Amino acid sequence: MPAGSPKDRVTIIEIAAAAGVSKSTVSLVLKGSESVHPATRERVNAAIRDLGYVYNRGAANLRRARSNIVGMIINDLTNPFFAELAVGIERSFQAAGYVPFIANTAESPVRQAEVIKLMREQGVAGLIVSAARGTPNDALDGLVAASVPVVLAMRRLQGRRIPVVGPDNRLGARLAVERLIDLGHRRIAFLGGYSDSVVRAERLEGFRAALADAGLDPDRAVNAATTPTREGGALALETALAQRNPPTGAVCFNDIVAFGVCLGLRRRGLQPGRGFAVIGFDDVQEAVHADPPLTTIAVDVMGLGERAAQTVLKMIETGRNNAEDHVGAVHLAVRESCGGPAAEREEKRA
Amino acid sequence: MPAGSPKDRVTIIEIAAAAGVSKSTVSLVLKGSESVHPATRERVNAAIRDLGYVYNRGAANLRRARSNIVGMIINDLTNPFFAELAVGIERSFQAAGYVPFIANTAESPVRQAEVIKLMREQGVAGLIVSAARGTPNDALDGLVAASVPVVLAMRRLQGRRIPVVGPDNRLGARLAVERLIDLGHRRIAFLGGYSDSVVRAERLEGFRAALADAGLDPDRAVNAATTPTREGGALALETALAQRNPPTGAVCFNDIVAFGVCLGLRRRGLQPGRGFAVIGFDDVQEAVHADPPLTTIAVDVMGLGERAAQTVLKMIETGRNNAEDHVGAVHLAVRESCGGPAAEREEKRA
DNA sequence: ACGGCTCCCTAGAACGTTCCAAAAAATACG
DNA sequence: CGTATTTTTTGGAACGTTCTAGGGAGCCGT
Repeated sequence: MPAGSPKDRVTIIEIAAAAGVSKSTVSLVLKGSESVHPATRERVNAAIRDLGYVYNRGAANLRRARSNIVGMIINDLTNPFFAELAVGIERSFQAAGYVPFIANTAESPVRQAEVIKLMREQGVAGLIVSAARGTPNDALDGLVAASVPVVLAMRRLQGRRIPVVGPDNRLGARLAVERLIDLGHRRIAFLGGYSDSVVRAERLEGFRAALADAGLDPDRAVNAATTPTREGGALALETALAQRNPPTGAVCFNDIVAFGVCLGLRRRGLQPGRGFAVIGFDDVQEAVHADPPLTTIAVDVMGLGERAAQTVLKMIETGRNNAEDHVGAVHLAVRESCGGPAAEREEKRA
Repeated sequence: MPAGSPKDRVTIIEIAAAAGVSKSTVSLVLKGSESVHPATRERVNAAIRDLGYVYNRGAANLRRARSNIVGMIINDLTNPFFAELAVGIERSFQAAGYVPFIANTAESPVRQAEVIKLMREQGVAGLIVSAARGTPNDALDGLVAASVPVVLAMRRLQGRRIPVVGPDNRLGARLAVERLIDLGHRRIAFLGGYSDSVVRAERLEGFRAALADAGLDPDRAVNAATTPTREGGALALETALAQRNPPTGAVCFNDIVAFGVCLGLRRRGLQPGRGFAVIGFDDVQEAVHADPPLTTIAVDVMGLGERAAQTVLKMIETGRNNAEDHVGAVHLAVRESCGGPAAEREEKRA
């Protein structure tokens, strides 16, 4: 007979029989109860080892009416920024003894709805959602009504009291603009990102405010929305340079767009950081290894992920679902794409 | 009273009461049985909608002794190649009505062991594993003994009869070498990748065989193992160029390494594709948008992911766990990093 | 009017755990 | 040694489904 024929999952009852105790005692051992005699404990553990017992969490969850599963719904795992976010979240959950489910929606609200349904059926204890583009504002109402703890990552949902964890988009964009202004730029563009994106709206808001504060007219600044991709970045750059009085620098919707802008510059024989300054947003791992290394707004993705996880965890444990938003700190990571060391060296030489 | 106070999950029994039928009938409706009267079905569905019933898959799985959960264990989600793989796998599972769990091991065998344990406890119906570096060969023996269907993605485990789905690494490396030889290169290096990696060993084997077939001595070729990262690539390049008779081109362990090599070249004022040819491996999405666009061995990751999922699905459905390995087709994607259009144009001009 | 069909529907036992209440065993006390 | 106290163990009901076996209602043919 093959070692593990199909239907022979070992249960707590067989362990009990083997160890000569009741199933209740085995259960006690399993959860490390103090009140079982060491000798008994040892007998039970031996049986568990010998019979190759595997704990059935499904059954346990059913009985206890709460689960150790938490879900994370990510809009695009293929995007390194969100992949890093997911990994940060996962780490916290794992450390807290929960089992994280990761699901990818590929920016499809339909898929997202399916996935949410699946997660509910699975009985998740809590959920972190980085919403797909175009998510209807009521997408999570069912979850909330059932008082399942939910935290939004990065993207806010209008008119809902669901806690959001994300970076300080306005401040980040402001820092970027101020940097460019310090470097002497006066015509600054905002490039890339879907025009209907909430995150983009926030970043754009900071961008315009900073421009206005510096006495520049935000309405004269090029504002080119595109897909938040490399192609999108290259495209946005074309739009910008086609102006009669083209900008000399840009703050980009995110790093990926910024890479695209650099690409576009090089295709035109220009050197990012010389002639045209580019600043990204997010500080993905790749930014430091790009050519040139990308000056960008660092948001500490992993940290945000961990924070989101902590928030959900707290909601689960306290049973309250009224956590506060968390606006993560941002800072400017100065590298070379808008006139760093390399460019200065160059200038000196000239 | 708040709409959804903590402990009020609606069950099949309450639906039954509301619809004036038995719980068995509700169960029948839930699974779309033909043998329930349309009128009854409608009454039940109405109750389901009205009471906001959520199906409890955990309970169902417990009773049926099989689950709709499948796991995928990925060594590094932060690596775009594996992220794409995960997304491809997920898509297939979802389409087949299974709920995929994604877990990331961050290349840690310890973490991997934990995650496998968790997945078993959760009662996964099947598992796809892209093994962490340094995974002991017996890491999956428990799973196999319990006859849980497992498929390995990309990375083989020595001495085990576990089906593997991966690209044709040997052929890929051979194609890369042949291309470089066609372009006139005679001193070709193999750059990057951990020296203990099985995948690297296979690619290296193809590399050496192709060299030998072309009458070149594989032992004279630079073979520099490093981390499979951008830094690693840059480092490997340094090693290669430090030789007394440095190579004029390289096939890289993967695209990320190739990007690093390009970076290193540019730091030295060299232009990838002119003076030094670089070929990557994998064809990640980014390759086409790199500067210069990367010539590489395309492996169709998503396709491999789907294939792996299909294999597991078939094992689950047939109950047999003796599927065959799948060696995916590869082809050379010619772009510009080893003398494409741009370089030729350049040569013409000269 | 009765057996035999269909068609719909249902009771109740599983599934593997947890947890309560309480029994049994061990230990302490006078 | 008997009783009080503490420690350890236990039976059995519950959790929300599925599934087997069968039950009742209506209809048919004779």
